[in-house]
Amino acid sequence: MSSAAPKQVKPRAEKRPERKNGGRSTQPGGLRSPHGWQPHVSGALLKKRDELQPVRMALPIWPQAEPIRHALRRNNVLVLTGETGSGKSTQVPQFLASEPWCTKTIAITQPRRVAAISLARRVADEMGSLFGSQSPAARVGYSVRFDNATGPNTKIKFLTEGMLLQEMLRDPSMSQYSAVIVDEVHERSVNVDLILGFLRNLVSDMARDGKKRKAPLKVVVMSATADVKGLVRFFADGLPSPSGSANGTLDVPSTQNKAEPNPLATDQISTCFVEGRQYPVKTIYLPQPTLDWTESSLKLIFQIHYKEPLPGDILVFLTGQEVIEGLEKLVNDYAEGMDKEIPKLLPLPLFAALPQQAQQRIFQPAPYRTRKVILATNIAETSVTVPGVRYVIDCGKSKVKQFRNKLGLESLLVKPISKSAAIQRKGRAGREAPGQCYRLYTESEYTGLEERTVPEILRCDLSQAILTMKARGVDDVPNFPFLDRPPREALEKALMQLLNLGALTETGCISDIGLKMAKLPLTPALGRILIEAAKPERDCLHEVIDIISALSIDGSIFLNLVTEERKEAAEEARRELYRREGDHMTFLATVQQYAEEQTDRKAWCERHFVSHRTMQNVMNIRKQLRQQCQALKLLSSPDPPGPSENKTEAIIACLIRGFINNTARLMPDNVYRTVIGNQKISIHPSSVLFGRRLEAILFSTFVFTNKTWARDVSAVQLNWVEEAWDGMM
DNA sequence: GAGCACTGC
Repeated sequence: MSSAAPKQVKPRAEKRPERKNGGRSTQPGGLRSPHGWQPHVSGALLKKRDELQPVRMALPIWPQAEPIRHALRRNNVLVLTGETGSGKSTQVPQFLASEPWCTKTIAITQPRRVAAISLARRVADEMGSLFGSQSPAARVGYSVRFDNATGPNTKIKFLTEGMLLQEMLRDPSMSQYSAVIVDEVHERSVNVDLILGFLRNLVSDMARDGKKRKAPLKVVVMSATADVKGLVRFFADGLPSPSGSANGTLDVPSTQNKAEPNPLATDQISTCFVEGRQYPVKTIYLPQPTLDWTESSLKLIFQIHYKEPLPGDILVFLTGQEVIEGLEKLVNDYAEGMDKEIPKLLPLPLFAALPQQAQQRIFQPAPYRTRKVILATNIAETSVTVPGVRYVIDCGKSKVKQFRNKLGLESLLVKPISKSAAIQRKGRAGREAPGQCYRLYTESEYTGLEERTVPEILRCDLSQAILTMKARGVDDVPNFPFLDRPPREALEKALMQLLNLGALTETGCISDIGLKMAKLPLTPALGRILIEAAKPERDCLHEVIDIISALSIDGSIFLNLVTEERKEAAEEARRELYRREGDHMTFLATVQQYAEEQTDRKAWCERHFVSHRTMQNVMNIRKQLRQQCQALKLLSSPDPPGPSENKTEAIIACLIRGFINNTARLMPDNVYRTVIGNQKISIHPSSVLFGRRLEAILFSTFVFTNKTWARDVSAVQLNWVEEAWDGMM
């Protein structure tokens, strides 16, 4: 193993012509790093690095560098708890980069794209390295969908969880990495649960049979909350018991049914705790429970505003767009009547559906003598850090997606948050100075909250997660090491769905079709549709890719119009795009016409009341899907076909293949009922088929509010649905 | 004639 180390430090980059800094090696800036393998670093980069050094050294995690290195020399797994502001995400990879065992790349995962990119940029600065694909010499890079910024010498690679999962499908032993750092584990995305399960299997395989990898893979699990015990047990349970293992510990990978892990195995998992950097935040509860968060928030906003000096913005956590916009209006109304002596109030809404530009307003400093009031959803809990906040108002609720096994549909419900979410929200007041948190519930209500937010894997449709597992060779899904095991019915439902789609064989193994589906960035249903379209007898892959691309983006490609005038104008302008066959064919027409437009696509969008930004997104996905179809040998050429004949029937047949469960027929009383489950369902008003009475419909989305709506609808014939069922049997 | 927390490949 020791002989592997020097091999890696001979950079191929030295022999290559430099792209950006070519010819600068004679300049004083062309220095080498202490490790001697980073050629041609410019003086400016080194200056920045040296300036950042004292900042790094002041981070709470800095003194832990040596203990962390030591722990990973001894053991392969480290569970690290680091509170907000500890510096773990930027420092831990740097601590490990020059370790003797670290001959290859370090991967560090993030739940979100922005975090992966901005952390990579920061670490590059701190290391005095070029960044991404700027130069072959760059030692820090990132990989997110549509944007791979890594080079031949990338030593530290930030990537999204989804990206790492895709890599794991293609390289199960993770041979390009010396270490994998899984960050933000406490958020418990489905992807993180899968990654941890796969890593645990890898670690346990290594312990039993080291041949699968030349050098051990080091695993660091980083979390902001301290469920250290659970994570240690999770990994320890996978390790062989040195005392003879007659108790079946190896093969019953459960985190639930064992009281204590084998102490010897536990000893093989290192732990580390690092404090965060947080100002104190005072908590104030309501004396009496309330149901009217809007009114309570309004009162508190003005109470804080009158009582507390500037600066200090207010962040209000609410459930959704409607409530936010209502409160925004009320704050504006009441603020008008304020004494001129009092500073102004500026309410700013913040939710994901808000256009990017409007979201940016929260980062601009407040005008003179003005206090910002940010009215936000959960987005401000993790995804967006709002600067300048000293007061938090927390309504104690959030909207949660819940998958209902029996109905096979997901619905969005307002539910109480967990204690850990309440603590997270409160913490948002103490980032820059001591703060206050007003909870719109009583202390005893708080005491009654669940400790932790229910992990997503217990709440969602599992078909995609299980497809990923099967594609990675997990045949025994019920015995997969889940951090939290989903209920049996949820697993069975997902397995049935995959069987119906032909992703699994009758024995439950993954089929060729399933393997291809797993590699596509699509839900199983959409992936199946795409593969169906590639069949010679269907021959409509290009068309189906266009439709799927439009279905993959969130929101609509058509602009949502407010005034009656604009609505009518849009109806008129879009007439050439609308298809009587339904929304899917309408999407096809729109994507095709947009793609054909060569001169001014932006103007084309304005003429048709189509969102240009969304269409650019659609085109990105379309391009990626074409490339992937080529890689999967579904498509011989990435070029679009010539003028296409009418393929409507073939296209609809493909859609039915993936969405056979999402079909409904018109009943004698003029309501649609789903073919499976006999659920009442209505065509959503946003559909081109709204108000139409058709023999049967197929839809790609449920929206469950006060009614069950079918969105993205196509007209189908009942016998097509029946034939599809027969074909599957 | 409705209105959808948040991520991500």
